[in-house]
Amino acid sequence: MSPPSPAGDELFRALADPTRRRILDLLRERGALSVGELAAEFPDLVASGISKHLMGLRAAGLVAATRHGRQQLYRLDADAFADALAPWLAKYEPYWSAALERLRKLAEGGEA
Amino acid sequence: MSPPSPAGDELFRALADPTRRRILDLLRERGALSVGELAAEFPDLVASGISKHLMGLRAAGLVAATRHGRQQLYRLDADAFADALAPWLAKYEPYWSAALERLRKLAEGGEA
DNA sequence: GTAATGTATTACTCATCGGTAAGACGTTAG
DNA sequence: CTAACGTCTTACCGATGAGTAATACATTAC
Repeated sequence: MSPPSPAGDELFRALADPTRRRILDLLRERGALSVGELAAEFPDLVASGISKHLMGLRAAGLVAATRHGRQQLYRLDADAFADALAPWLAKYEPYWSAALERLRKLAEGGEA
Repeated sequence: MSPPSPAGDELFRALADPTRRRILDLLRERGALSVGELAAEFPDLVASGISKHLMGLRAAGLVAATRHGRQQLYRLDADAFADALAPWLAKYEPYWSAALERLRKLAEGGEA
């Protein structure tokens, strides 16, 4: 084990890059995607760059991959993601809970 | 406004560094602290290094400073912090909410 | 079999970042 | 006033990271 790196370390490092956050968003919105499909969403980025980011996310345990033919399908590892985030979230819950409530009310009002 | 940097950008960049996360934790736990008091918590770091981190956090809007004599007191800017975090949290709520619930139950059980 | 596709890997460049040291600046103490 | 203190700033160094290009490795198509 590595006591000074309580799993949140890798999580926040992974979240630090906008490309990786966008990759996570895409996987969350559209389920499992191949490297090529993901790369298509980043016109000014080369495919191997995406692959490298995916390797990083995979090392952080945030995504999982399964081979499908000659392509590799990546999906969000929801459990690992949540488990890494929850401890930190719990500490700051009093801070964000109110803001999250306000967001919910706004969404309701906008959709009513 | 800066469209490509939706406020979450600076937030996650700020959270990426363990020292800055620890600074935020200290401010959350102990209220307003001076640079010196914070620096005392980081034995293997020079005071100006802490100051630099604080400048970063201040630029990200996560902390606010007020002069008190010749020292500067830093405190968590709870509103800005929550507002920056909430939109991203909302997107992933289905993922972390279950894990957070489990944490809560564990805490209850452990404290009973 | 060979060719073409999809992904991973490596080596490289360039920018950024964390950290330090040294000095500047303002503030309180003498 | 001068001296000491607390913080900020600047310049610098070393390490890390994102990005590309080229290559290697599988897998499917022909």
